Amino acid sequence: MSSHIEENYLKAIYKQTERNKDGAYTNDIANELNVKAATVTEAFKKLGDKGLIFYEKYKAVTLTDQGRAVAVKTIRKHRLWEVFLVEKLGFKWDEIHPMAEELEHVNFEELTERLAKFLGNPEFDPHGDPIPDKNGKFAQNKSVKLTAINIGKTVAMTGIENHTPSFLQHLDKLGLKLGAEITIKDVVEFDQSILVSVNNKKEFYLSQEIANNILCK
Amino acid sequence: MSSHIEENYLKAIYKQTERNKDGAYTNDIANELNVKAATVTEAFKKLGDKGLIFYEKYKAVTLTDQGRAVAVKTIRKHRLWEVFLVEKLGFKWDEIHPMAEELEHVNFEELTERLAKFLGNPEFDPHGDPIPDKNGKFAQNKSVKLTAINIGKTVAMTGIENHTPSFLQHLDKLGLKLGAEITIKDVVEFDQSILVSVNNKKEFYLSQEIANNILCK
DNA sequence: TAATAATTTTAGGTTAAGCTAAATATTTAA
DNA sequence: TTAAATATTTAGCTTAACCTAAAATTATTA
Repeated sequence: MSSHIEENYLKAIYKQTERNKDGAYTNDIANELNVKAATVTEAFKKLGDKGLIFYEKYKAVTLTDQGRAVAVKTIRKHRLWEVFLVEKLGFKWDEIHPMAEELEHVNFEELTERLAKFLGNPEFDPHGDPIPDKNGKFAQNKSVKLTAINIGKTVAMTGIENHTPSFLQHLDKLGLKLGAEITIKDVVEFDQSILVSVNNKKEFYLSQEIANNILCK
Repeated sequence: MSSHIEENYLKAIYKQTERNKDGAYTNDIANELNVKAATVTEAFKKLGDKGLIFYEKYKAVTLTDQGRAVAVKTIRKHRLWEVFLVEKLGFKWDEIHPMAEELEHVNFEELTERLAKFLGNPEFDPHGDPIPDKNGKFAQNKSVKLTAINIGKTVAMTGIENHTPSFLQHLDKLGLKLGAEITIKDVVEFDQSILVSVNNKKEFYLSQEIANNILCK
């Protein structure tokens, strides 16, 4: 199995395991990677034989320490390249994912570490997601969803839970970027939408759907 | 044929065609890419069908305009990444080739162009090789081999014709880097080795073998 | 809890990119 | 100019990563 493909499977399993403690089911991964379930079964067997995942027929898979290490390294590379693309090359946060998706598979440890240093060893990527350090440790930022904040409170935007370009572009239009000061002015009982002000300037309503995808603290 | 592999074949054919006007023979490419001749024949057929090379059985292949464009773009990416690795990440010139060999296959035109701009649109890579611009034009530097320089002349080192780490490391040891001022003090008739002084400081003999792989003007 | 639905696995097929060995073509040299 | 050497191609095999369709298992619900 090429390391490129292996990394994609392990990363997908890692992400799925973050959402669902049980582990990752065949169909979860098939959907994530746009392949068929039968292909995933095959991959699971190989990854199991290699000691990268725990695989038992019909059960959700989980990562071994070794498998998790590969997944986390891949995430590290992905997020470091995202910082590079935004900070150094001037890309917008909705443009960088596909490029980072390729760059993350370039495997030279020295390259990754020098890139990290060049970028100032960032702890978060342009979407506010934590960048694991070279030992696989993630910075904790204890953020919560914007929907959990009470009326009257002011918080700083720290991240997002949806990374689609359309969501990111909408946030741009609203002036909602990482670090923005958001004050909860009101919650509409009817649809749970919230009235917010941003940096004490603009004021507008956010649907619950949107507020649920915004992280803050 | 994956673009990764396609680019490697086209780049190898391009390089071979630079050396030998006839074009590239099956065995040339097999050796360059460390695959067997039969594999190359197969690849030639596919590249021919795609309109990227002119292929006729038993003849040397040459690139079509389309094939050359792909090869040159790949070289552009390779050399830009090399500049990045040296100028921004602090790698040495003998360390960068394998990394650039991977990075060159990340295909996002906007990434390439922004990288170029970030680097100041360099015209030469860390080995002194010209970086084609986005239209495929190479800067000309009219360099000649050090062996072509007459006694008494002083020239600046502009490039090298051998890119192996051992050669590069040896040049480092001698203090021979791009831009070094080299004065030809003497030519030894016996073995054609030359006595040089570098930046008016050190003086030493260079074998013809080495001098032949140093470019200057 | 038995029937139905959903999920996963198995079996067998395809394609790309490699391989070896044998056949064919070209080049070199006697 | 023909024989030998070298180079290239063809034929057929292998492996990885995908696929579909059918079989097997697990989960859901009437």
